[in-house]
Amino acid sequence: MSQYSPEGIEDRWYGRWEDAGLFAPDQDLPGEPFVITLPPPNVTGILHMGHCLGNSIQDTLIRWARMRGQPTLWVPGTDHASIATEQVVTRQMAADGIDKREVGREAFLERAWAWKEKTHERITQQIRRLGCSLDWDREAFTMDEARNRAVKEAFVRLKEKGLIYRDVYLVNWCPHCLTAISDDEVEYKELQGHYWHLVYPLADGSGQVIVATTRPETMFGDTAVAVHPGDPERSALIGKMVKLPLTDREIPIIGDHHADPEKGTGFVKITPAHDPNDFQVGRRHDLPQVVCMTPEGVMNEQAGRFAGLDRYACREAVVAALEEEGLLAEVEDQVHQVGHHDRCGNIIEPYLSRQWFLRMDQLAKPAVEAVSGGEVTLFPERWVGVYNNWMTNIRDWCISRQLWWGHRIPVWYCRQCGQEIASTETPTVCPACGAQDLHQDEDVLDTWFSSWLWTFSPLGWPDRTPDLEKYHPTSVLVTAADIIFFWVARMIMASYEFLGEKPFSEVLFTGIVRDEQGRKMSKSLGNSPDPIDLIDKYGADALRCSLVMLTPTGQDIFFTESTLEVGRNFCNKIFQATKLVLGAWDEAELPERSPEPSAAPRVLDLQAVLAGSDWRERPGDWFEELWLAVFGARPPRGVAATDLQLADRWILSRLLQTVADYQEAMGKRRLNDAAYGIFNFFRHEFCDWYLEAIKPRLRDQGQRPVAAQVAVLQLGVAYKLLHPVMPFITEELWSWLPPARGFLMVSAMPENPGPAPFDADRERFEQVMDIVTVVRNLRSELQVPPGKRGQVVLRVQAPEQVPPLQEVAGDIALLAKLEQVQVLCGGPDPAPAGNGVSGTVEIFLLMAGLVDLDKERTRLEKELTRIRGWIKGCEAKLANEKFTANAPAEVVRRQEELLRENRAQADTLVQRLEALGRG
RNA sequence: GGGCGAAUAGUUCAGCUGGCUAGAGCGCCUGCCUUACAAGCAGGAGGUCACAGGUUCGAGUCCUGUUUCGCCCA
Repeated sequence: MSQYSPEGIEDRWYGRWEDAGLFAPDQDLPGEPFVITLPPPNVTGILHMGHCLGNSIQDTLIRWARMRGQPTLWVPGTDHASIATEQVVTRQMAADGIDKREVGREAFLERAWAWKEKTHERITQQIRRLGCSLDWDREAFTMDEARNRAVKEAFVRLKEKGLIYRDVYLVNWCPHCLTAISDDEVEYKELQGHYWHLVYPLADGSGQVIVATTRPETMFGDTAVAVHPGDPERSALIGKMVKLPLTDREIPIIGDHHADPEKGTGFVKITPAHDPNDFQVGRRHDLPQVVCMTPEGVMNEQAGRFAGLDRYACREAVVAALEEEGLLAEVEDQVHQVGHHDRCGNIIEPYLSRQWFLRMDQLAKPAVEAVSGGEVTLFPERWVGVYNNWMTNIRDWCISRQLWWGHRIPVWYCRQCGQEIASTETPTVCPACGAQDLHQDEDVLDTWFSSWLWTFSPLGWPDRTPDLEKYHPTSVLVTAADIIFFWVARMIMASYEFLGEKPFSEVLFTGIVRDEQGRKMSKSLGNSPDPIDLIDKYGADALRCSLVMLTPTGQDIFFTESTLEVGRNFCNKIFQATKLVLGAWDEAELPERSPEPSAAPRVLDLQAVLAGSDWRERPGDWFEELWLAVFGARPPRGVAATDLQLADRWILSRLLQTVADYQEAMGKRRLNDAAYGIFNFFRHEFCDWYLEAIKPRLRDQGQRPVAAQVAVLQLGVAYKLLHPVMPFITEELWSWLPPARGFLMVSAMPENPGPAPFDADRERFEQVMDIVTVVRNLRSELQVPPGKRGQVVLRVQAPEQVPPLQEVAGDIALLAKLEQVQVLCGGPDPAPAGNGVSGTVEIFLLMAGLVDLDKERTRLEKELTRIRGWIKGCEAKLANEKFTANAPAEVVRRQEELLRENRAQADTLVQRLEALGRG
């Protein structure tokens, strides 16, 4: 096998984790539980990339918390998605030639449940393939028995508190779906339309008024014409009647401030049953409400000869008719905002109907305080403003829907006395008149009326279950910000209302995944690939890794499939590095020590673990302690102080620094930083430098054991840090590590490493890296054939610099592919040579007549110009007294050091150029 | 109309409370199949940090204004 293939590996581990019961919270662990309830995906279809992103982020947090030793619970579930599902099923039935109204409620529901079973299966399969460590035994569905109890309980409680009422009101009506929807489900889009100026003659024949409207077809519902009472000229007409054209009705002119004298003609037609503003005007003036359309958006008998026309066909016809009668004064082009149903895209019709509403102002209060008081924090913080704005302008929530798929409203009516009974149990007798002739409200509740209970309904509410006691409030909610009003805000309200506590401590808003053209990924657009296909092709780890790495916190991401190559390639890199290291692990060379009982600690506080051994005094012991902490037993081969070489100490230092950076980023929920940090460490430090540096040792029987042990430790820790993001490959490769025991998934996450050790060694190795880079650059620029192993002379001026450089000469030769590296102190130039500088070290790549002198001169001049530029910058800063006085000492010191280095480099370059000039 | 976000390399984006010579992936150029990896390695080119002011010793970062794009609310 030459490349990593996730095939087989991923499914196998998911099954093992599940069989081992690792997805359920570990009851024995002390400490604060970490809990997430999965935002339940709709059972309308399949998951799209947005879900993948959200789920990857949640699983990353969950696995991270689990490895830190917290009792961890992630509750799965799906959402019944009333309108969307009803649409899909209706369409499907229609395709089979079945009319939903004809077959009736029961038959429809049967079909809908069958659909739900099918999509649920597919969705959970997708989630499993993604590797999500959800506790499937606690799975919930927003419309199952237990959640239905919760919904009924919530409804009845609110009803009893007087917060739920039923009223005839102008609601947003979808003529396509034939249901009311809430304000939040209306999407406003700009449409090119017209302002039609209609002539309404005065009834007494003394003149006319002109009203401007964007919706002339609603004129059949007009019950007044309004003018601003303060309008100096027009208000004189208040009280007069006008003839409503195309009808035989007369309507009054009224004074109302809704009419804007500056806008249109100053007169505005009032259609209380078809316009929200007019509805208010109508209430103020007690105007009749004339409905001129059917629920389907077709004109009714009020429209006279236009009855039976669709609202838009009627618009054309009315305009034509008015024009014919000379009652069309003017037509203006007008761009206006038109409400569309977010689910089906049809244009909303404000429609007068009897609906159930929830009074929101009281509920909003504690929810606002929770966020402003810091009980609930939102990431990124800017959403707080959006949240507050909505909360403070909150309007009552229309919660009834004229649908069948959903929670039926738990209200019954008595046919005898009209009594209204709200109850969690199905009543049989009317409590008012004793009659047994009851029927249940036909409507269902808005889906969000069940979703807003989602942090506690899956935990057993309204019962006070042990789960509810232990795991609520939950820890974090991860969701895209486009449902901040629909869901996040309402969940906060519900939790305070029903439990008196917050639903979660944090909300982490992810970006929205868009396609290359910037469109939101959605099922209806069909622009999201099926995640299963991507997982088949790239592996779940690659998908997760790419998504998490490339998602800036809360910023939208543009997704293209090629993005996944980053993750896939990284998986392969991890695999390859592991192969190299384990290839050098020879059990025969590593006599097993007496096994120590492994207590399998769930918490790995590095500072505590390493407190007893000083890396300065006894680095070998320090290493063994670290190994013990990571693997649970001592390394097979003891490590003496002198065994750890410079590269080892450097990579150990970098490893612990990486742990520190990683944990900090995770704590701040900057998952992309955390992922990038470990990615860069693994790829560019561990693989590119460390593994290259120890290759000869891995081939040397004597040195192999220690080098391999250091490398295995690196792998072990790296797997731990990578596991939350890339669970499968890390679990697999962990199982390959000879010292590893048990599941990586429930092993302890290294934390609290303190300041990175071996700081001096780190700097020394970094100097090696710098010198090597300079040499590689020289080789490349001077076109030394790759096969030619060349010689380098390093020259310094201070004698004390020589021995440390001599110590690393071997490393430099290895990494820069040199035959020999010599270190000199002072003395004449070794010529001819390509020349470079690293700090105070002059580097001569011996060329033996191969150098093109002109090329070398040009190169050096370019270099010199660059360095002189920096020198100027440094000098200017340091010459500025205000800088030296005000800047932190550290900054000033660095600046001085920089200047010194650059000057030395410039001097060297000048000398080189002079030497070349002479040559 | 109000609010929010974005504008940094050809491209997708990092760059946190101002402080080393602004980074990464992809793409591009050059050279390498070097017994872990061509899904790779080494080297390189490429940036007036949208524009204009301001604060500051110092601004990609903070403030004000402008432009373009996107989103939300009305």
